[in-house]
Amino acid sequence: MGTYSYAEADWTLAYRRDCPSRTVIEVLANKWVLYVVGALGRFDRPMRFNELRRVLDGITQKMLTQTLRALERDGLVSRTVYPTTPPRVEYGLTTLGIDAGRLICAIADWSEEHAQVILTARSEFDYRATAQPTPAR
Amino acid sequence: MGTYSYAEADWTLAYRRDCPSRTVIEVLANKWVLYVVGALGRFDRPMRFNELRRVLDGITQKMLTQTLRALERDGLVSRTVYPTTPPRVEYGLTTLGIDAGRLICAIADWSEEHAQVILTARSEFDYRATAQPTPAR
DNA sequence: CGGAATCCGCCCCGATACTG
DNA sequence: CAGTATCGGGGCGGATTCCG
Repeated sequence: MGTYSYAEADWTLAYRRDCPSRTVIEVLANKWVLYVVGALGRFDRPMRFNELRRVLDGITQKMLTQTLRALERDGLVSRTVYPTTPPRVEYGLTTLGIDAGRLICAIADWSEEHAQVILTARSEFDYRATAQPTPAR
Repeated sequence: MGTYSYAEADWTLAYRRDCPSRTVIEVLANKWVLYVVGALGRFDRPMRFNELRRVLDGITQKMLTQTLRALERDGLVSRTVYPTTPPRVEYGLTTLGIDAGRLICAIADWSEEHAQVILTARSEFDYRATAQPTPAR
């Protein structure tokens, strides 16, 4: 950022529709992906299915399964099955996932720091919008 | 990350359903938000509506409008109208938006660096999935 | 140029039920 | 415990049309 080179030539890399990095960005542009990878990054250890479920308030079991599968597919999360009874399945971050987790934790931290400012801006915007659709004749 | 404190007490901050930071995270968990803020961050200057439209390959005018409004509402983007004919409207990042732009550019960079690894992992996963639904008896 | 408005299909996601 | 399967509504987002 801040370097002017992007205005010149090579910025197209990240913005063309067929750019591979778009695929990756669109993986991360998903709230449950952010929450799951974020949680695994925070706790910094493998976690079991229902443990994650309890931690991630509001996630349904379907969404958790789906999100974990997608992350496993993309090589960010590893799934380990211990064939005990009852079965024990642990989900952990891969090297790649740990890397992504750092970025995501940075986002989570930033969100926490600036949440109030943003929510205030939002309610003020909404107030201005409802207050004068037109300047009262 | 890596500090153990999150396993103890205060990790709930970011994961409870009613946590304010969740709202912010869910603003960022949107591909068009990432692309728009990313582009404004890369170019590091205010941009006009149709300029952004041309840069962000594939975005519709509706989505661009909608995304810019949402970002303005949350105080990440400022909208400036120059009442010329034809009208000239510029969108720029606020201080808050610049800050977010740094995070987002980091994500974009990371995505570009690791795109091939991830896409390879993905196709291998898909191959394994289709190859042996069951070990061929 | 910079939008607003409308129509509408698709798929995301939640709820629910069942399984090994 | 750790899932799979199915149904169904809602909303996201694309395409199109029109406007100052």
